[in-house]
Amino acid sequence: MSKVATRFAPSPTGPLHIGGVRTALFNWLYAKNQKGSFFLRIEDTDKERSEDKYKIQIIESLKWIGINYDGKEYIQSAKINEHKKIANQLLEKGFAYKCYCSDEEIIEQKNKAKQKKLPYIYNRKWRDPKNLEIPKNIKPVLRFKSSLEGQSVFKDMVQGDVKVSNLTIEDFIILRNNGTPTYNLSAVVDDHTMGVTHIIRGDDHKINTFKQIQIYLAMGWDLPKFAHIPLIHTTEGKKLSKRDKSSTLNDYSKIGIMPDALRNYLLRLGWSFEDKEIFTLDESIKHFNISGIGKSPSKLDMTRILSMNEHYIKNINENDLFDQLKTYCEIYKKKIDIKKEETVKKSLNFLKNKAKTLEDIYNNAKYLISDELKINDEDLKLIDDKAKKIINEFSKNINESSKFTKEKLEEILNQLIKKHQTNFKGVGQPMRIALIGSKFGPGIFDIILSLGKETVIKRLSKFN
RNA sequence: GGUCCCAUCGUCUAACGGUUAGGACAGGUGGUUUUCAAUCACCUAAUCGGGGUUCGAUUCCCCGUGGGACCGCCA
Repeated sequence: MSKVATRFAPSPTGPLHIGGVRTALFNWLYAKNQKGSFFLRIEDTDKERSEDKYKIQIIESLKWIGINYDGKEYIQSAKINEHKKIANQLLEKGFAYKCYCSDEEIIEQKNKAKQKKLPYIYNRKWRDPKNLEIPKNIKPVLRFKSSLEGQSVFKDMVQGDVKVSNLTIEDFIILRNNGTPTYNLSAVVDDHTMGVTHIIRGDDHKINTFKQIQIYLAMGWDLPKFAHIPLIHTTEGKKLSKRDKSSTLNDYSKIGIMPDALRNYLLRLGWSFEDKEIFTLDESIKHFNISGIGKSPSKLDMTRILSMNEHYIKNINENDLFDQLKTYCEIYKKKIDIKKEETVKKSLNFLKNKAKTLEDIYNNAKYLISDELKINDEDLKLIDDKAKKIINEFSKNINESSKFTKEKLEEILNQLIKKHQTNFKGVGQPMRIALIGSKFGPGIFDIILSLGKETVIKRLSKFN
């Protein structure tokens, strides 16, 4: 048996979205699982709409989530001559023909079909040009001669047998009137020359498979195996499109979703392995199989992405977490001062307990990262005269104390609570506001300890 | 409209003819707690409808219903 080869073949006509990333992931995982190869092919034969920036975005996205392809990315437009060559061979062998229909003729056919409420299908006028006169002013397109009888069946690795009557497959165009090849031709030629053995792609390509198989057959090439995975739907239940909000990887990375978490989420969206939810990279390679792919489309669920991310935040090692946080802050927030790196890293053990995203950690850590506190008026009111008195006393006590430990702080605080006949909240809340500028945040002892004696005294001194 | 595909808790899914229909996320209740959380324990919640086949259907078949995809000289 030949070595497995898969590919991901996006067109750079818009930003790559999360559905495409999942397709890439499945292809990659399958190749890795089978110890085969995985290729990236940029399908840029539509010159009008392809843009370099999207090509870059695709490559960057795959890199971010950890999908690496074998060799260099394969640029489809560079192979146009090969595609043309095959088109001409098909013509010579009688599997294709020139069609001289004018735009007007085609439009008319479409309108008629609409009126009769019939599906439009090219009327195959030039399939048999015997009695037709070739118009001089029209450049022909090349159409594939689809078979007219019987039905086509292919065994889909996800959906099982998929059948269609051949009459419904039209004589599709393989060469435009400007001589350039179209998708179905290019894709087949490339897949064949690249040695692709398994085509795993979105369900929206299922119909194309029938056209593509005919080209393989006409050329006498070995058929690859096909697996059409159900599409990812929006919360509204529609196909995810490039225009949807929160659909590119950047939409997730900017709110502090980590690549591993998203990878794990995407893996479990439409695929399962027993009751297992969490997969390390190695585990996902080890367990991935096509039989675990479900048949029905699945909806994107942000809460679940967040909870997956939360899981990773709490379970990966803190050095790794810190590195990711550092990069995140640099790109999307404010660079963490190198002098503060150690403090933030050491505080991660409690900062992360309150976070679903890296952004949450950043917000929790703001009081450590930044020296200026913004306190809103309402919170400021909570630091009343009595609170100020306690705060000052606390400040004095810790200054005089030789120890600066949780136990000692607790002792001091408890004495003050007793002395001023208040409760923990009465002391803790104003103090938290004074130290971090918010009612909400980490535990008060964590705050004090992470800030250090000097900074604590300095910040409290503003409330003399 | 035509063709094709799909259908289990709100969501992601497990159960490849026999289970009290399982897990996870979300939701709820209670414990713990120093705010927000976190955490622990427990709970709620599903086989789209109708016919078959079978001793027995979530599972197989048919018909409805619902949802989706495709119907470009885009990919």
